[in-house]
Amino acid sequence: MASSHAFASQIDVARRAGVSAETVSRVSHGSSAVSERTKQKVLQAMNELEYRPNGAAQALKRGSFQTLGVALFDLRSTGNLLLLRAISESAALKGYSLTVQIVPHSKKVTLTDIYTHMRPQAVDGMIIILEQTMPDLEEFSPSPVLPVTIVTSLTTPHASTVDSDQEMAGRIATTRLLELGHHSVWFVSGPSDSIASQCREKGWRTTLIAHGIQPPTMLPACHGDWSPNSGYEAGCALARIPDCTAVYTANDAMANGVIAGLKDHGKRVPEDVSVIGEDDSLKDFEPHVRLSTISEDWTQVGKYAVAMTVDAIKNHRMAPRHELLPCQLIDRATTAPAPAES
Amino acid sequence: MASSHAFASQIDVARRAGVSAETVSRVSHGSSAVSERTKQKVLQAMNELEYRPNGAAQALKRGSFQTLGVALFDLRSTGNLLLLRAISESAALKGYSLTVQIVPHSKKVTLTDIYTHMRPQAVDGMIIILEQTMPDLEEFSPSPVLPVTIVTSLTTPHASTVDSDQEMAGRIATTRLLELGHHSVWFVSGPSDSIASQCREKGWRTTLIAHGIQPPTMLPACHGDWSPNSGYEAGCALARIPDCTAVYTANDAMANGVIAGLKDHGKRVPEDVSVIGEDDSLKDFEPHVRLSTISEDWTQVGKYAVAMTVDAIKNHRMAPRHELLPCQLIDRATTAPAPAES
DNA sequence: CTTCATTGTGTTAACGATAACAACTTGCGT
DNA sequence: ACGCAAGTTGTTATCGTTAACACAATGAAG
Repeated sequence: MASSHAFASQIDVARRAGVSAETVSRVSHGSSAVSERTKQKVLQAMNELEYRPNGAAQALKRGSFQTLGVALFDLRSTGNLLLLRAISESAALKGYSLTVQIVPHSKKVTLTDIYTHMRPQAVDGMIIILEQTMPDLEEFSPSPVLPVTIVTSLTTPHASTVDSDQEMAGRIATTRLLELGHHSVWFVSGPSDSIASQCREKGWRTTLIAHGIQPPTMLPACHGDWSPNSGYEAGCALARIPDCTAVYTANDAMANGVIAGLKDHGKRVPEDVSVIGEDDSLKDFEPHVRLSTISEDWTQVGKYAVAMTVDAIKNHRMAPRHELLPCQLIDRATTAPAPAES
Repeated sequence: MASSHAFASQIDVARRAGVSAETVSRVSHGSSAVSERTKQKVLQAMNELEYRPNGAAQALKRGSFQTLGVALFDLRSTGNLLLLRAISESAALKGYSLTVQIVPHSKKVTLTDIYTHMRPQAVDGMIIILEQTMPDLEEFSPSPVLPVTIVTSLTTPHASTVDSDQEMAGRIATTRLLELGHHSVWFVSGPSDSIASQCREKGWRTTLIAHGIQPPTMLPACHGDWSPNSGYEAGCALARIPDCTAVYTANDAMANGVIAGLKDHGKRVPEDVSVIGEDDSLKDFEPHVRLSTISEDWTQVGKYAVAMTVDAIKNHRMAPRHELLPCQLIDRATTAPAPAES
């Protein structure tokens, strides 16, 4: 007899309908051959007892949870958001639920920490959205029985990775500015431990060097922290450099700050200085966005992350894959040809 | 023998260490009396076999999943984001994991749809973050065996609810503008099916009426859709109303648009027109935010949502509770005393 | 009136972990 | 030598579900 505090089980339903548990199971799954009369009896009993199948028992029998674990560090960044949404959609399409773990990113956690924390959880595979560099990225080696896909632009020997190509972003932005006739390009970075920022910087640096240009030394003020105010400081500092006519900024929030800083020091954008940002996150907050930027295809990244994880679940002992997906320049109103020499 | 594609079970570990399964379980839990020698043997076997306890089996035995389901419609809104983070933190503190379900908000889903979709999932309780009005809000009645907390400013007879007090937000903003000497206050709404926008509008409307002021008819352009561009349209329309010296806008993105629209039509903010927004979401995208706004305490809302759900899980057949948490005016640079009569 | 497919239903035995108990060591006191 | 507690380990049964099989009942074909 089902007490008031417990769930009704299959057996309770079976008793009530005067059938066996297996028959209830068969009705639950809609499948197999059950006579119409029995089916109705069972369905009625299910309703009366508010029966819901016990997911744990099903998972135990099935041997899988149909669930992916997602670990991420912060939701404030637009990229992570869109990515989470894309992962959710793709996972749903493949019949997987999502268990989300938001890791406080102040702590000095390692990949292994995150992994061992999720290991005992009810998940069949994991996606780790990696923001900062991790000391154990090289050694990290997930067990083949619980595969992991890491979303990052770095590659690791023992786990699959996928990301929007951040280095390409740096290359595209820098190349575009050089094409416009600028003699060099200044860079405003994100936090020093941000992988995305590091890769964007590398793209910027290598492109300049490939064009035979010595990358300008980065001022202290140009080491930002993603915040618009840190961008403002950078803008103020860059305004004092007469040569500086082109800036690539590691995100749009800081780019907004850079532009404000430049303007407050008498520089016009784009007439005096061109600015390219990254992530196209302003359109939800400002009317008529003017900022030229790089847009990333997070939907695609999410799709890949889920697909790679599910593949690895179905086929353990699969070799790690590494995917980098292209991003795109959105040329708006903050980029212009270099001003004439003075 | 553990085959290459399957997880090692407790029994595999037991065999390897030459002990019984129960002993492995005891070592797993760190508890009970196990001799040091045996413990080491077991730990070694665990490592060698990469053992991880089967969450499904544990949940089945325990009778609970230690997991909360969270259903939400969109992650783009700042509120939902902060809320999800707060829920995640509170849940972790109480030993619960989170299964997140992002419901495509284009569809005409009902609360019952969401509930029945999550019912068979491996969750002990649910939190539904409700954005839009739902046709079945009145009738919706979750089973006591799977309690639900709905995050919404509306109340329902059969389920617990909690939210930041949206009506209060409308009252605070409107009251502040009236205190500054404005004769009336105009409102720019969000989408018509948004519960938050409806409540904010109600707070605005009742406050005006309480001061003996007939709320101005809402222009078609003042029915926005949260986007800054829709706010811009509203700003353009309001600029043509000479009486209009104070505007309360249902979110900050639209407020940004309203200000741009007003300025483009020769109105100064705040000298000619005062503007108050809502949600304080701009500080991550703009340096030196000037917009006066209402800030909501999502951390607190999340804490309540988790606490209420967990309480209901521990004590089924608990009466539904309804909580509304206070919000706060942040008075910055877009509010000023009403201009002198012309 | 058998024989044999067909259809519907019940029975058994797992899945992996663990509470509750039983059983076996020790070491100590008498 | 005996009894008894304390410490350690093994056994059994169970959580809810379902695959695989066993078994009835029915009807059609020979």
